Amino acid sequence: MAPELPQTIDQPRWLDPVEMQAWRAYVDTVYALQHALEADVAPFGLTMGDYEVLVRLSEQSERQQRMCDLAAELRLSPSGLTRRLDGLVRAGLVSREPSPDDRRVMLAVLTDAGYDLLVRAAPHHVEGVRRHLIDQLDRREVEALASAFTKVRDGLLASQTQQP
Amino acid sequence: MAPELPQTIDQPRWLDPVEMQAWRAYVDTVYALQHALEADVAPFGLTMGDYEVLVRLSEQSERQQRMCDLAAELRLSPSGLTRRLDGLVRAGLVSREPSPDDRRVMLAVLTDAGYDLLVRAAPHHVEGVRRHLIDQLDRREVEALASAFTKVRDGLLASQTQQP
DNA sequence: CGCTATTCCTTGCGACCTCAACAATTGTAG
DNA sequence: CTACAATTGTTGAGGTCGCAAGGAATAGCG
Repeated sequence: MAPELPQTIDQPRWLDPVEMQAWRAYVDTVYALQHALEADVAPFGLTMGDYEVLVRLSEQSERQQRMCDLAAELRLSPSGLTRRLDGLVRAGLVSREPSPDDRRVMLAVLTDAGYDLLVRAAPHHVEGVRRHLIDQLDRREVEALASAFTKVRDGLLASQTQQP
Repeated sequence: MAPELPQTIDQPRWLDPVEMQAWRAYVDTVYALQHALEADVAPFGLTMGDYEVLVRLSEQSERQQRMCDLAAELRLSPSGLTRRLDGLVRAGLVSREPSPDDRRVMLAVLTDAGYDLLVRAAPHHVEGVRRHLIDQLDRREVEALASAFTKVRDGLLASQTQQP
């Protein structure tokens, strides 16, 4: 049985110049911004992935969270989170503890060293977000960005949870 | 010599609610949009990385390009491009040919099969960009997106080429 | 209660990327 | 012309991630 390719689209609605400029600027910005933010946390020995883990854990009461909940928040596969925690545990920033309530569950716990590092790194990360993105825009543009991308995100999430 | 951590930032300028909403919506949108676009080209047996290669080659005269130029355009390391081409060559979409002008150089050449596949896949990709992003916004928002992200991108590129 | 289905985490495997090292070729200075 | 430097592409090693499979524990239904 041959794989079925999508049907031909007879009249594709190509992007006009302004739409194309918006699309290209978006793609380039995403790439450059990701690398700039990685560079901002790299001096602390962190990747952005590591940083996100520390942030989520610090926001939890007791600074701990179930692996599965953490994976869902980070949009990471279970195996991906397991291996990312391996590195953070090795660095002493997070520790693993079995949950007393459910013996299937492992809790990721932010250590004091992890919290201290986050406290030092966070201002630099926020400063980077400001310098690279927010401060490049005036107030009206920031509001437009928030409004527009909230719409786009909600549309994307709706189409994802609907189809499968 | 111990690694020097960045100096402490005394008064970080945290994000206000609107800025935070803009930032979170941006991050979520980037993640969801990337996966949605991957899904749009996956039925053709392509990743977005593969698709980008086909697009760049199709835009060149003779549908061919030097590896190093292609890598620069795709912001890919030389080794990354070598291995991506391996897959495309195996699929018969691209072929490698030594350059007649410079015997160090390998040319990536889009085959007829590669061009045909691109012609079939491109409308679906554009349709995805429209459906997921452009058509979710009104004309004013698309213009604002183009203007704002062009500024941000140029700022990022300037700070990258300046420092190192 | 007992059996099955589900949840949770880990591990093997493959895909994909970068960096460092390398060989081959070309460019350039003396 | 020769020797040294720069460019180009590939390979090996290492890192990250997702999917599929599997073992352990819990939840739910008869």
